[in-house]
Amino acid sequence: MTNEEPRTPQGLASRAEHNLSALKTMSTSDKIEEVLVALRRVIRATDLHSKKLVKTASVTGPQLLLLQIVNAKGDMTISELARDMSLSQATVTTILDRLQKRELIERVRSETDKRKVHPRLTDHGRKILSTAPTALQDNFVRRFRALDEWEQGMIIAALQRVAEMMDAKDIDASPFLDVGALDRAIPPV
Amino acid sequence: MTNEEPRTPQGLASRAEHNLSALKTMSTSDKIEEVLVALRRVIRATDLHSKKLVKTASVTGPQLLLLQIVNAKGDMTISELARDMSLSQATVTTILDRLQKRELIERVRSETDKRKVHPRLTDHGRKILSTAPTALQDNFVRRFRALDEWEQGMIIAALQRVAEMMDAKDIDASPFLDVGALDRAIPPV
DNA sequence: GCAAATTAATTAGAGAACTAAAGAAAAATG
DNA sequence: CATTTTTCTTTAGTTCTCTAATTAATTTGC
Repeated sequence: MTNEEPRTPQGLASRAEHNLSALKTMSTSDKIEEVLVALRRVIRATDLHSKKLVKTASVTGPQLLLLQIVNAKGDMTISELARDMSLSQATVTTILDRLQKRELIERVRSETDKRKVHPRLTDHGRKILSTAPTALQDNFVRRFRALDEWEQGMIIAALQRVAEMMDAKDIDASPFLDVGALDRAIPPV
Repeated sequence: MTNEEPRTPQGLASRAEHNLSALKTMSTSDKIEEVLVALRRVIRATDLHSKKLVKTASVTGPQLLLLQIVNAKGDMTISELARDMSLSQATVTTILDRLQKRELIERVRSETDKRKVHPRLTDHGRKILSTAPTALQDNFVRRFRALDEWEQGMIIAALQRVAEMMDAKDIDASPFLDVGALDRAIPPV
């Protein structure tokens, strides 16, 4: 422990209490600011984390994500994969090309429908994957484990709430924000 | 409201209670899984959001991030900017080149030290920025506002906790994970 | 004061990611 | 069986990102 934090239940509790008492006097817009700042920190930390990971794994972010998905979901088509990664088919094809050149995946034509291609991990690809993604969350997991039960519970509940609020379809809001255009997305976790 | 969610205090409270009661019977690794899944959802939602935003703003992610930082922090050098964005100087220079070509920023040489260059938003750049980033968080903010005070407080406290755990320097853990190599990072929030 | 070292930014060169558009092959439709 | 649709690949063009020079300005040591 280098940057020491109070790790005792008292320490955690008092921190939380501090936040709660500060909240009483906080305007809604202040609260929103707080929540957005915290979110940005979380997201930035994730990015940094994943960048570092990428270096150690010797694959890029999108490549790693692809490997993870293929590993988790088994045989799937390029289009499914593209949908899962929120990328275009063409992009997935080129990422696959590079992974194939390095022999981390291979392409298997479907027997039943010869248009379809199933990317499949090679042994080498599996090995890369097994070394990489564990490191990613290790730190966070270790710290999370050290928390009190009640705080773990609070965090789960809160994150789920936030996730809901964020990934709920924007349908209800779109009428006055929407710009048309469905979108894509990327990055590795 | 299309995917209706119970928006009443009762609805929210009962959902939270549900989570809490489920927690009692949940193993630590299950909890960790829950928390990671929720995190991934949050991050993915953010990415999708920012992708959409990027389309509407007609700038790319890194470009938008750069504009946001310059706007927020005023006169700064390229190296500061690079540090803030966790990119190399050279990368920032090329991003600036493109923004300058589109006249969203201009370069101002420092008077006191002529090696230094201060990127500055043009009116057009400010306009781009003002249309874009509001939309980004609107949905989330609207939903957040609709929550009960206690739930807003819980979410802030939890997110801050998570942010701490994530962006605390990895120093203490690195001895057995570290691969050397400082890292960089990217994306727009 | 001026040569040497340092600092700031740019340029050059190259790999990867991404998109849109067009093309090729297989399967479904009528 | 000709047409349409689906699935994947190819191509061309932009952007992002890095490392390794390069240029210019400042600071340091003597």
